[in-house]
Amino acid sequence: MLTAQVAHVYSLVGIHHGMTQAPLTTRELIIAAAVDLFYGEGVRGVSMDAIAARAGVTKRTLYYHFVSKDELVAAYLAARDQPTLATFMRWLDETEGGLSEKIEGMFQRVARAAGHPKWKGCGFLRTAAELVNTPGHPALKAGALHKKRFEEWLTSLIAADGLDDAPLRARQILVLLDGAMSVIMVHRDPAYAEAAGQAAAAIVKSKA
Amino acid sequence: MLTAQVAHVYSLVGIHHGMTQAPLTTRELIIAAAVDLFYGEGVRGVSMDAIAARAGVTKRTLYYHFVSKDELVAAYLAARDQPTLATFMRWLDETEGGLSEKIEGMFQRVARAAGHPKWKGCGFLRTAAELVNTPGHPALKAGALHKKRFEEWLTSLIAADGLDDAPLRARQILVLLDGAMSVIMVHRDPAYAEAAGQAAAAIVKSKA
DNA sequence: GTCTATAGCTTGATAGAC
DNA sequence: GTCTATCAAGCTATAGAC
Repeated sequence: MLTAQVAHVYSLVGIHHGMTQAPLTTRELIIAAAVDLFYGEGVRGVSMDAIAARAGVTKRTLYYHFVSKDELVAAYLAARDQPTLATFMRWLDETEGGLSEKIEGMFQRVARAAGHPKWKGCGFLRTAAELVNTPGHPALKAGALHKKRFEEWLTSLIAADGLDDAPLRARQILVLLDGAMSVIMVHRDPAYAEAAGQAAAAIVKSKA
Repeated sequence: MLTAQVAHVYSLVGIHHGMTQAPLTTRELIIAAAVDLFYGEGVRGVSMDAIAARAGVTKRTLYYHFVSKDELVAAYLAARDQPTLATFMRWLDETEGGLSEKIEGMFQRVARAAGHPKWKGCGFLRTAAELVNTPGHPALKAGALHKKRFEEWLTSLIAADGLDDAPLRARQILVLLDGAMSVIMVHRDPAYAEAAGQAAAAIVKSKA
């Protein structure tokens, strides 16, 4: 069980994606614990004590590496940025067909992922929801940056397919994706991703 | 300023929507304070002390009317259910044109509302995001019930217009609406509601 | 039904040794 | 860089008087 835990940690920080497998630094260990706990229970529901215990360090060490909890929350989202993008890129790649089929396949993969008991919605949206009353919070900036990158990736996909109005279509698909994850979080019903996927596919097909 | 505060309170609990204007009971005062603070700062970011102080009662009185904070959070969302539905119904009614124009107008009203400094996304989604790690929480049930009612309302609208596949179209529009509110919360950019509104209008126009 | 007062615990962050 | 120990403040919830 401790072995599985460690494997999970490696997966969460994206270490095994073609990188050298050096042992985790203390900082990486802390971020891995933060990713696990903040995503699982919400950033306001997790104490610095809990993070330190999960990481196997003392709070003093934790505060040596991160000046405050706010900075650690921001580091949590920054650590999830590229791995999250890579996951969606992989989901798109692994679907056969043209762009509309690939987009719809991406939504189906979201539906499947949402069935796992550990799935708890989009960590970026959930963190933004918790911290929206503190403008300027570093984690809000990290979350907004990720969503912008995601939207840019969608735009480039659509433009590469030769479609006009790529920025608008990408924006609509992003809204459908974030909406699907939000509503599934509420109802625990993956069918919303299927419905959203059909709408997204139609957006990529229309007008030409 | 205290007067404006009280007016706001009346608006939030929906007392002035054609009801008699009896003075607020203590319970209603507490719920009004909860609505204000929980929506503004998040349910985990607001203490029972803060609610009591805002309501002008002691904590002992607060716990006389609500057995726990969890129940008060659920009461907050239950209090927002009908007023929220009424607001969206009004936004739809106030837009001229056919159903697709009305739906798009509803999204434009969301965009406008999101420009107000006090707007902080969808309170139901934000509360779900905070409490998703506590399955069975009474507030999660209240939030899910509201979203179901909203979806049913959209379904009835679309069916009344003579369109086929009303449940699917309603579901897609709900996802677009919740997605728009989520992404606007992240970027503070109402343009996402415009893009989502166009997609929603297209969904109501297609196929016949 | 509302009050004053407080129990019992957890929080984010820090002091100072090594 | 990591440790033990701890602070001052905040938290949910309750005791008991009126």
